[in-house]
Amino acid sequence: MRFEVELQLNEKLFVKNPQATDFGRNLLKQSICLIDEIGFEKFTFRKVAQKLNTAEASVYRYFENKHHLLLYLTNWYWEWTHYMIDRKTLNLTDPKKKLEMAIHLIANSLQEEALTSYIDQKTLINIIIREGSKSYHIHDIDEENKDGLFLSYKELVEKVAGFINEYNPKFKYKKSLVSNVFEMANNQIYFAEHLPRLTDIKDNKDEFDELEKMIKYFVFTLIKK
Amino acid sequence: MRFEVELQLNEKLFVKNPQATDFGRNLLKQSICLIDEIGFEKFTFRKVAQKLNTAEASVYRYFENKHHLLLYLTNWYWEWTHYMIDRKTLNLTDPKKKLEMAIHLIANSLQEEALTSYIDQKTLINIIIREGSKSYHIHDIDEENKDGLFLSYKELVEKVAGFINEYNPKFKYKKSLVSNVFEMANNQIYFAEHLPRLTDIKDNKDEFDELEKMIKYFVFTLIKK
DNA sequence: TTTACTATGATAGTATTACTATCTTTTTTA
DNA sequence: TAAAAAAGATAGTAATACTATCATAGTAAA
Repeated sequence: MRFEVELQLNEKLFVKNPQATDFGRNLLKQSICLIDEIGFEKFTFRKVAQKLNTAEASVYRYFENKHHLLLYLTNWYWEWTHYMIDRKTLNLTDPKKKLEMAIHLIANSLQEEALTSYIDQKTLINIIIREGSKSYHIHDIDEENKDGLFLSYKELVEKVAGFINEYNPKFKYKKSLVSNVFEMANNQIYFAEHLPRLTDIKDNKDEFDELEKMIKYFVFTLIKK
Repeated sequence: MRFEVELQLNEKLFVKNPQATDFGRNLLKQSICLIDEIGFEKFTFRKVAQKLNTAEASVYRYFENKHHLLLYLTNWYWEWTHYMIDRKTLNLTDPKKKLEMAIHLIANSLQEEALTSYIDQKTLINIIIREGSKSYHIHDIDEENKDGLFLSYKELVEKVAGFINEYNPKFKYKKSLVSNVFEMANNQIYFAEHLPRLTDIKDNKDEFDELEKMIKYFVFTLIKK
């Protein structure tokens, strides 16, 4: 039997917790698959319902709309990354080592073991890279923020910023550097694959290792004591 | 009489050049206004046509769809930034000075004089900050890239990367650093305004100056000889 | 064991979106 | 002055983004 972790996500993200039922877990699985395949703009609840051989209305019982579904997925990703960073830095004391591990997990998230059977992490990462930033680049950002829908991201950024603080408390731009590292990680991989003239990362098997190396170089050069 | 510059944009961005007619220029103006107001997702050709007291079909005579309109606006922004960088670095010889000027223009783009009467730059910048990245985070990125729809961005990044090359040719991540500076500039302002726990930039009158200072610190620390 | 509650299925319906087509009128240009 | 191009007006269609309702199957509480 497999060890399955259920990440706790903000209740305002969903109407009914999709992790709690077979239908919900299936919905997540097929949604990830379909968004990856046709892109978030073309993705509809009707289409995913067809894939699941069910009615559109059933999908609305879990998520208010597709924006909330995407937000759910990005939150899942943030919580999962946070969980992995916690787990893998627990027994480390050297701030440099902690930071290196965090960067490794941010840049090279694919390498890690799967947490659940119903979320395909490889495909989820693809979605996060291409669609992730759409979950907060929205007109109603301030209202959604009030509902706490971005808390997971904030806490994740502050966690890693804490490592920088341990390493060199005098560095002035802890949070900006960390949030930028998250954005950069996704963007540079996207550019390597689709707009290679915008990056020095080459699109090959080692792209994630190259990225990790570059981010480490950037971060440690900037925060040098 | 005002000096008006017409930026040359890729012909595949539009069906009919909106800069060439009164209707087109008005369409650009009202679209910028409306996207800023209601957000790109809620923006439709019908709504902007209503604002212009015209029919939806007329708008389709200029742009294939709203995605192409957004792409047009981001291209306009890239071309405009490129144009300003060219103009303001023309009489500079010191690579450091050139780079500083480029960063100033990227971070503090608002400060510069307007190029046209039909594009409200303050509002356009708002749109670029919130919606800009949606113009290339799309499923059909590779086909659009083949049509050259991102050439302006590539040339802009390579222009600034060229300054880094003049300053320190040994630095390994020229293009990644520059593309990251562009992304960072928009993101950090967005975070300052909406998700302040993700950044060290404070949301006040000086936010663009703070941003400029931070980016200069990042860039010159990284590319130090 | 009946009752009640919950989850899903099935169907229907509505306003809006994202277009395309066509025909007329006005404006520009040759 | 004719012809071409641009814009206006109207109509129509398939898909999207929902909401509502009613039936049914399973599960839990009285």
